[in-house]
Amino acid sequence: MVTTSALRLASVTPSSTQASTVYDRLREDLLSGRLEPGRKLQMRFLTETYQTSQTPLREALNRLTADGLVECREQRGFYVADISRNELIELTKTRCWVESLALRESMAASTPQWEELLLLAQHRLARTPRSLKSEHFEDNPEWERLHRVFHRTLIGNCGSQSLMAFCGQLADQLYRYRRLSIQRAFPSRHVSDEHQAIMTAVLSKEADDAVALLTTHYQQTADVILQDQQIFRELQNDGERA
Amino acid sequence: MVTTSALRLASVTPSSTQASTVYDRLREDLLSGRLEPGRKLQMRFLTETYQTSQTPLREALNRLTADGLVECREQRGFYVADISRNELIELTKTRCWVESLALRESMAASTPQWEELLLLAQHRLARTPRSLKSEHFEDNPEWERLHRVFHRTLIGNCGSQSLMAFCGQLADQLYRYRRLSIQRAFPSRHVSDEHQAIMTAVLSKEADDAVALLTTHYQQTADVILQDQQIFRELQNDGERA
DNA sequence: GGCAACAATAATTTATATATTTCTTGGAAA
DNA sequence: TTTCCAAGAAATATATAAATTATTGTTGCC
Repeated sequence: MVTTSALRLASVTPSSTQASTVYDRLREDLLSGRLEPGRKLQMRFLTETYQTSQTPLREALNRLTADGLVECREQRGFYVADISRNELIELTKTRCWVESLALRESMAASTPQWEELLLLAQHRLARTPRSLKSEHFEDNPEWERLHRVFHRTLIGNCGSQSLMAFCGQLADQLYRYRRLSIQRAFPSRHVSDEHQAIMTAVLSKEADDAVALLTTHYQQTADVILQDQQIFRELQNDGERA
Repeated sequence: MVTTSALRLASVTPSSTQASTVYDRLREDLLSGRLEPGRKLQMRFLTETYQTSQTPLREALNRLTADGLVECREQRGFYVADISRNELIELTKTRCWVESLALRESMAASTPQWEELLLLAQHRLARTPRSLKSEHFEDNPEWERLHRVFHRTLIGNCGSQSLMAFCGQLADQLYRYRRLSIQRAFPSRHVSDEHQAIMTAVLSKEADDAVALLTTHYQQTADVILQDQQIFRELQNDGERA
């Protein structure tokens, strides 16, 4: 019984309910940009695409609304959350504020174990190629996963689950912006050096340096996306959201 | 059948959806403690109590899970989020960090309009009795509403919707703790003086003072609740959560 | 006589309810 | 103690009801 249950969970159903499965799939499609910002999410389209019925879909859409990836207009259905320059600026500003706070607290509570985790996370990230192809950009899921682990480890010692969850939400929302303009942003920077510099500052107990490097890291990412005319081209009323 | 259903919908819920209505009612019952922490939320009980069907209920429960007031165990239904000393400490710590940040940013972006809003909020709160009865405590919903407005106004000038939403979530979760031990905490403090002191510091542009007063305000509230043996009495494993 | 605006109806779509299936859990028997 | 069966609860699917939007037709005004 233990073995069968464990096997089933491990092999057949990573997420056991239909609602969780479709949540994961929808989330991936939203983050990758396959479901483009502002698009109406019609039930008929969703049930056909994801091969499930309305009930688990509504459940997944409600969770995604809480994550800020989907917008729910009362009596008018669901929409992919829109993007705007203003939102990108605000999200980045908030992330810089909150992660600076979390990083300082992480460092204030520093332990050898945490420092070793950070060293490992940076090492693994550094030796993984960002793009699967060298001539043009092709997203490497393993790099994305390790990148996420690195940033989560940075703030992972702050001692607040809720603060980390909030940082995770901001990261998700900003990840979507990053993916939408990833091709053009590809060759211009050496993010690996930036990650290493942050880690070095943390291990040297230089909190001010670490925070400055981290915020610059996020700000530069935002600046590159903001310069991308293509993404925001279609939007007329840039800052407004209903 | 059709007519009665239409009448009920028309009279009880003029414009909103069933899901939003039951969300509001459930939220109120969770925050007030009428639905006690750890309690299993069985569908049958919920449908009978709130006179609605499973679908809008699942929708409401999913939203409340995102708010941290309900816990969802896969394939095992929904439970009222449990409470613990450790969680109270962590939530308070996080709220102090994040609201300090938000208050500093609010003050850095200060405008005469915002200062006037704050003055008004404090004035209205101060002239509203906290308890409906003077001999014993009886919750005054108007005071609670104005209290919330005051604290929201404090951080309302920070320029980040997402940061304010996060503060609101933390406030909700902590409000539940406060309500659970409100009777004993009633006579001991003069919270009105504390609010006025915070406002004075803000209007005097004394950011450090304002932040110190605000964090002390939250910390003292938590300390009073932590001393309450009754609330946490039943819990064996204090800090653990599944 | 033609064009525009408003209203009404129909179609599409969301929201709710009920029924069915699947999963978990507890109890009994081997 | 372990396994199987039954009962109950949760998750999903389908059907029904309600609401919004779009299109068409009619009427009024230019």
